[in-house]
Amino acid sequence: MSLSAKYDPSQVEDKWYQFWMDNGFFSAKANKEKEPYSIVIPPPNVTGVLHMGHMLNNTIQDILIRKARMEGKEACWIPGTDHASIATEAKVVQMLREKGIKKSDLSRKDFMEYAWEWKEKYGGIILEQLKKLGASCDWDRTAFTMDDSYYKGVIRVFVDLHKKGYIYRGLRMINWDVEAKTAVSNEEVIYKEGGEISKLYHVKYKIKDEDQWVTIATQRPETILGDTAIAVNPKDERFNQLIGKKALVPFINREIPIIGDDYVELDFGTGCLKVTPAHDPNDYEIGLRHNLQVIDTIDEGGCLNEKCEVPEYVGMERFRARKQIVKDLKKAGILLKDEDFNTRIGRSERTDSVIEPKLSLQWFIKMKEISRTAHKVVMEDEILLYPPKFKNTYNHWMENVRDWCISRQLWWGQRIPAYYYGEGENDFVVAESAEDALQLAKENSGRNDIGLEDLKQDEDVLDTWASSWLFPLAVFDGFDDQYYDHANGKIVNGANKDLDYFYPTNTLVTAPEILFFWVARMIIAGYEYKGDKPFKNVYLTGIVRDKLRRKMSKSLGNSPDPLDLIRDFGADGVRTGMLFSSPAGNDLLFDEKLVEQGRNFANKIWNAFRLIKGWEVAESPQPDVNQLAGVWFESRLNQALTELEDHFSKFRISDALMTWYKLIWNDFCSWYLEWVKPTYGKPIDRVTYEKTIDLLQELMKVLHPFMPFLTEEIWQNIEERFMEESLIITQWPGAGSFDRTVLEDVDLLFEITSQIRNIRNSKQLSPKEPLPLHINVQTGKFANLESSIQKLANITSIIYTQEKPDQCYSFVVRSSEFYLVSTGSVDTKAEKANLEKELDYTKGFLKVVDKKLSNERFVNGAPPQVVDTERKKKADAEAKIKTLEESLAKLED
RNA sequence: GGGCGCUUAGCUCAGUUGGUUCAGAGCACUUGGUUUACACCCAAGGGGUCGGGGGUUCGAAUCCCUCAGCGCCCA
Repeated sequence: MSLSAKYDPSQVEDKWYQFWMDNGFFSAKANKEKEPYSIVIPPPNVTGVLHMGHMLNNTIQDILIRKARMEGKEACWIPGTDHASIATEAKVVQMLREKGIKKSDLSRKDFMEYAWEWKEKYGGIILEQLKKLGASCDWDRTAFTMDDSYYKGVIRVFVDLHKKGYIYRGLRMINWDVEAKTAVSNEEVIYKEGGEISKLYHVKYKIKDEDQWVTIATQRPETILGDTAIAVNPKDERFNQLIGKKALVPFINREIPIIGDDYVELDFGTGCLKVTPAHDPNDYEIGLRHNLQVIDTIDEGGCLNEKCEVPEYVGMERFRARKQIVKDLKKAGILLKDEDFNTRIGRSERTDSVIEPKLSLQWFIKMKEISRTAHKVVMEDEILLYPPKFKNTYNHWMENVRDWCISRQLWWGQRIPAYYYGEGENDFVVAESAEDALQLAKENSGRNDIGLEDLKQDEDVLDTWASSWLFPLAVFDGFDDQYYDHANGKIVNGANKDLDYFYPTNTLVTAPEILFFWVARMIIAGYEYKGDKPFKNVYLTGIVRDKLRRKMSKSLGNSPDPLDLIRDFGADGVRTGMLFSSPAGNDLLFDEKLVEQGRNFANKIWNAFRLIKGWEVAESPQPDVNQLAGVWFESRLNQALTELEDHFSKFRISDALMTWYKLIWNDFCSWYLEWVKPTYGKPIDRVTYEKTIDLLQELMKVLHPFMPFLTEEIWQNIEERFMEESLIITQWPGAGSFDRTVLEDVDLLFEITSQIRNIRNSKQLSPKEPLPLHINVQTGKFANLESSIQKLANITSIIYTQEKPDQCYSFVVRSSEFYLVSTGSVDTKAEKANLEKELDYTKGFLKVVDKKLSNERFVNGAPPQVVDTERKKKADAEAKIKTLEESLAKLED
């Protein structure tokens, strides 16, 4: 069999993915014999296509799940997608618009049909793309947050939380997205860094029945017509005599009171604040304190309405209205000035339109009490965040947690199960079905004549996060009738085989930006319904940025297409490339160089395999050289594996990969293989060959989670395997013990070898030219290393002698003196200078050590171990100085 | 405005409770190499007064204070 000189991922990846799927290696079921290990995917939006963030995130999950699988655990990675209410509805509306259909012309039912159609067509793309990456998800368990049972679960939870008193409906100042015409949560409002430039307008209002004016400053003149007071600080001596008087609103001359309130800052603007309770959260609070009228002058599309009382403005969009009003104020001579002003404007995460604070009847979840346990468990490390610095952030959010607005004025999502049976604000009931609602409505109203047709279900749907916060429970059908206790509002323990087995899941891998949106809320729901955490560990990845530290985005065009990368560098190359530079919680600065490095690594391994595979095997005894090489590498491997496991235990996946990368490239390829490699055309002995294959197999096992395709390909090429012997399900190796003496001996060997190569390099002595080596130590001191030195450094013979040969380069390794015999003449002067330099350095070093040791406080105060070390340093340095001085003396001769 | 974090080689980062040969890795860089596994390669090498200042200590990249710069979260 001949192997191509370059590793070609395209010949390999689909083949093995299919093979793994066909044999059901990804699927997991509750199995009492095995320890469970489960991960739920952070469900990507159905609107989504694979981007670099997904690549990083899912690579990490796949590594964890594959390692667990090989460790003999029942590994279950549950994939799924999120219906993404606002984003998806926007896409569907846009698609309809392109077809010439307006959403407002459609019934809710028709719209939903279009939306489902769209979802069926595009919703699964991203999951298909994940397969290219090698993601070993249990695809049979794929979940969608609008699946029937999931939908029912979300509704069930709404009803239950309402019953428990956590959900209420209330008039509140909310963040209104005028483009999407829906409320959004605080977390969905984005404030641009450094604020935005706006104008601050100074406008004077006439005081009633007096020839006096009061000047206010405002950023939003378009809300003037909704003013219901002017406020000044009672401590402000310039203005406090105005309190109690009335002012007149420009254009319409509505009388409004001048009030005193501490909220007003003396040195901001003019010191006088116009109060518009309907359109500003702070003004709303002031309004509550002073019992002010609320006049809502802006409609849900962001246009001025008839409440503004000026016919010309009615129907005018808010920013146009601002311009017009500024113009009119100027004309009226009451606009005194305008100035540039840096303000923090909130914009909708989804539509980027400026958020309109709006008073509105919405549904809320009371957060304080229900989140108490979720707060505590993270603080007490019952759930671990990686990196732990996020504990602080989490704590801060939890301590200041605010009620969560969960209603959205959209159609795509779980419809709020509230049914109105009358005109009164409280004439509604909350129930899982219309039938239940009817029953309740009859009881509530005391009227028996109500029918289903009299019930009107709330038009709104739930915030997407109010469904995805149930993900770890709902993917196991946790809220289905047979597992759920209605009376307590709890999931019954011991009834649901899968849930009981796989929950809590082990690790959640996600981005820090959804720590509150999603992670915190899943923890809350987990304790509320299952009485237990949804996951033990939370690994927070960084953001993928370009090398200029800019976030990758479509609009900047700085993000490569992941599928192109996979095509060009192979999935394994991309996976490792992404990981080379991504410690937990740190941003990943993506550079194509990284995936190139990943591809090169794959090729390196491939060629090592090709080398081994190409050896002819002879039934001859194993040379000592090879024996030592094998013993050494086995120790190195175990040492590296210990290190790797330590990295994994701390979720330092990047470091774990680097450990193995160096082991394979440096220790295995550069040292081990060169060490045992037979001279060209000669066969290798069977023992060494088998040992080498064995070592390669161990390397492939541990590398598999990182580079699944390449490793499986090599594994299956080493020999014919049965299906059950596939690498993906092979037993993960335990870290055995390692022999420190061997490791130290071989370190010395490598040091000697490097020194010799260094001399050859700097003295223009070809590595191909065999040279003799003399050593000035007790005869046989390096007997165990001799043949290895000869092979690795191309040495003809080793002679123990005290005599310095005529033409030679000398060097000192750990106070032993070596002479590399040269074929040409040696520049004695340069040699002398070299030795003197090293002697100076060592003397300086000794001085520092001596100083330490002569300090009584050090000798008495430091731990004995540390003092011993210093004494050893001293002895070593003195020995080395002695050797160097002798060398120099010989040069003098 | 409040909170959190960061600043170590040209770049990206390690550096565990202060203490083994005067700080490590990967990449990049320099020099030399068409060795029959691999130029997607091999060998060797250079490069840091650990952001500035002060303090604690026998000893500080590591602990404390302070200044400067950067980043994130929340209002």
